[in-house]
Parts: sequence; structure tokens; C-alpha cells
Amino acid sequence: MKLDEVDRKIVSQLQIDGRTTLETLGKITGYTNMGVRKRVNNLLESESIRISALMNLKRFNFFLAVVLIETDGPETLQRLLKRFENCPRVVYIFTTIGGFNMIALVVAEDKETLESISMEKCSLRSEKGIRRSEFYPVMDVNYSPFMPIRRYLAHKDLSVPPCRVNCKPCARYKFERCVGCPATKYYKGHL
Amino acid sequence: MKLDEVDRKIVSQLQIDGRTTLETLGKITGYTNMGVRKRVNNLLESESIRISALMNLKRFNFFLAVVLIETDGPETLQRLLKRFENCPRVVYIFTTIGGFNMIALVVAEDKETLESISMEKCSLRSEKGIRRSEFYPVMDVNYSPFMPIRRYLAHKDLSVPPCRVNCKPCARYKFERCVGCPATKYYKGHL
DNA sequence: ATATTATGTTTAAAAAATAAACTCGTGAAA
DNA sequence: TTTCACGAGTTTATTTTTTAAACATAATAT
Repeated sequence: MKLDEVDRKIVSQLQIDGRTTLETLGKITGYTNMGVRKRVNNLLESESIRISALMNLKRFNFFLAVVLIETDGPETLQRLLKRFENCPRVVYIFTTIGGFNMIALVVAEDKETLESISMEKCSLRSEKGIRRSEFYPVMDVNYSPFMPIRRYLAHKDLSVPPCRVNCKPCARYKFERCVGCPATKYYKGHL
Repeated sequence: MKLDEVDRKIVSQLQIDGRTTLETLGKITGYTNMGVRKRVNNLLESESIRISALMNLKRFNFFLAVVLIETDGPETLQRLLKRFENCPRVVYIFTTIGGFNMIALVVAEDKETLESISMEKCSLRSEKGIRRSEFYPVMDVNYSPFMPIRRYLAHKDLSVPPCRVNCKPCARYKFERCVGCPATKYYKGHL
């Protein structure tokens, strides 16, 4: 898949404002609104692009961290991927080659909760079969504070978190040092 | 800033489809289209959210890498941030605390070019004052292949790249092992 | 008590999106 | 060469959406 100059202009504009009208996109490209419509529809239907809401981390005072993980083999890696597939705190999970074979970006509503997902049973690092891991709290997201936080996973209606680690028995949750999982009923935060 | 249940539904839907009409959002929330319109406008004007086009890495066969950097102090860090501010290959740069103080996500059109931004003078790692760095090619972006590649920076009209490192004298560029900088005229790739 | 502000609704007008039929150039097959 | 199908844009008429403005109403501040 390759984009020509017209697609490029369309995508650039849609990155700045994903709700730009077809009329405006037409003017930018020198096409009619119907011409540009077919381009945009193609891009969307072929899944070349997606137009999506990003959240401003600064506005919401969200905290990010990068987690580096080395597993003892591919089974552990797969287990981790499966387990955190629907975790609303996971922004990205990359599998990599090199010293670490998994790198994740995770989000929390406050520092205390970030600490929970650094150490507790609900943490990526808690999985059996992890040889080594490092945890880097993010101080600044430079250039642009907008991130694709998976809000639709924070539906607050489950009784067991997607990762299957119940918050209730956790001391941090009990003593109000962690807001719990945003996908469950007993969530206490504002994600 | 806090989102209530209505905002939450709006943002969730806009994450799935950023061009969802106000009518549809109204139905989802039980509001009129004008009611929901004010919510959406507030979210956008307060910069709580942004609606933006993301690119499908798989469709375009893009390659990602995570770069970990430890600098000798804050000056080097600031210099790096400044230098790569408008680099179209940078997806994210985080400043972190811990063993590494900078973590970046970079993108390339092919493996050869990825290698360039791992080692060449245009690489994040080439900056003076870097004590230590690691480079992790991403094998898989799990769950969702959509990423906010900064396409508007790939305008292909500069004569000197934003990072100020000219591609022309570079052997990799000369021997077609690197497509060069997407912000410049002599770019040979398809970003 | 009395403004004031934040939120939502209604209405009518303007703008945008859509479906369908049409045009034109290109490239493959007869 | 001719013909036909196809992709990419345009035009037009119609339907949907968006928008602005005036109006409600409840909560908050003075």
C-alpha cells in the first residue's frame, strides 16, 4: 500500500482534525467533495487509516510508564499478550527483538496506582516466566500530549478484571492506595 | 478534568469512529444532537481530546523501533528534544526517570532505513553526550496496528532535514540503502 | 432573594454527506 | 485495431447533519 500526494494531503489534514469536512478536504486537494469522499472512504474501508479520539494526558493528569520485559520464552510472551489483551491500562504492547522481548506503555490515574501496576499481582511484571524487567515512569510526553488510551475498555461493568486478578484482596486497593481496575464495578477512579 | 458517564460514552464511540455523527452520539447518550454537540465541542475546545487519523502500520509495512537513551545530563536531553522536534520518523519521545532518561518510538519504511536511524548521524543515538543507548526493533504492535505517525511532518519540501543532518553525504543514502528524510526534497520513500 | 453559569432542548436555516448516473482515460483481451 | 471493463473523478438532486439562536432549567455564587 502506497499513498500518493493527494492521499498524503488528506491524511495530513485528518491528523490535524479528524472531523474535517469533505468540502474542506476537497479544497485542500483540488478535488470535488465527492472525489475526496471516495479517497477517504477507500482509506477507511481498506483500513489504511482510522480516525480516532486521542486523550490529553495533561488535562487528565494521567501517568504513563514504559515497562521492559524479558521472558523465558515465547509461551510466557503469548500468555502475557493474552492476559493483557483487554486491559484498559495498556496503551501499547510491542514485541521486540534484543535483550528485552516485550515493551509496553501503561497508564494510571495517579502515582499510587502507577506504583500498583509496577509491582502488584495485576502488573505485567507479575507473570510467571519473566526473567528480568524494568519499569520507567514517564515524566514527559514530548511534542504532543495526546494518546490513544483505550477508553472503551474502561466500561466499569465486570466483576472480574480482564487480567483475572481481582483487586479486592489487594492491600493497596483496600487502603485506598490504588483505584482498581477501570473495567470493573468496584473501580474508584476517573478513567 | 474529569469525564462523567456521558462524556465517557462519547469518547469511547469517537475512539471507535472519530467521524461518528452527532445524531448517533445523541442516540448513544440519550441526548439530542445539540446536547451532545456541546459536549463534543467542549471536549475539543478544552483540548481534552483530539480527533485524529492514525495509520495502519501493517498496511504500509512500516517498521518501528524503541530507542532507550541515557544522557550525561539535562542539557543533552534538551538538545535531543529540540533537534528531533520535527522529525517525521519520531512517533513519541518520552522523558523518563530511572536508568534511561529518554525512551523514543521511531518509524521507518523498510529495514534498511530502520538500520540507518539506528546507527547513522541522523539517529537519536548519534547525539554527543549519550552515555548509553539500546535499540529494539519492534516485531509486532499487538492488539491494534494503528499509530499516530506524524504525516504532516513528511512534507518533502525542505532542503535540509529538521534534524539538520543532510542525507546526501551519507553512504547509506547514496547506495540506496536508506530512503532519506521524508521532510526533504530528495526523499526517495513512500511515507 | 437574585443574578449567573452550566447544561440541555427546540426550531428553522445552512451546510455537508450521500446515492446514482455520467465522463474520461487506461490497459487487457479479442 | 477495436472493444470492453475498470478505476477515478464529476455532476446533480436528495437526504442527513450541522449549526445558530432563542429558550428552559437547575445548580452555584453574590
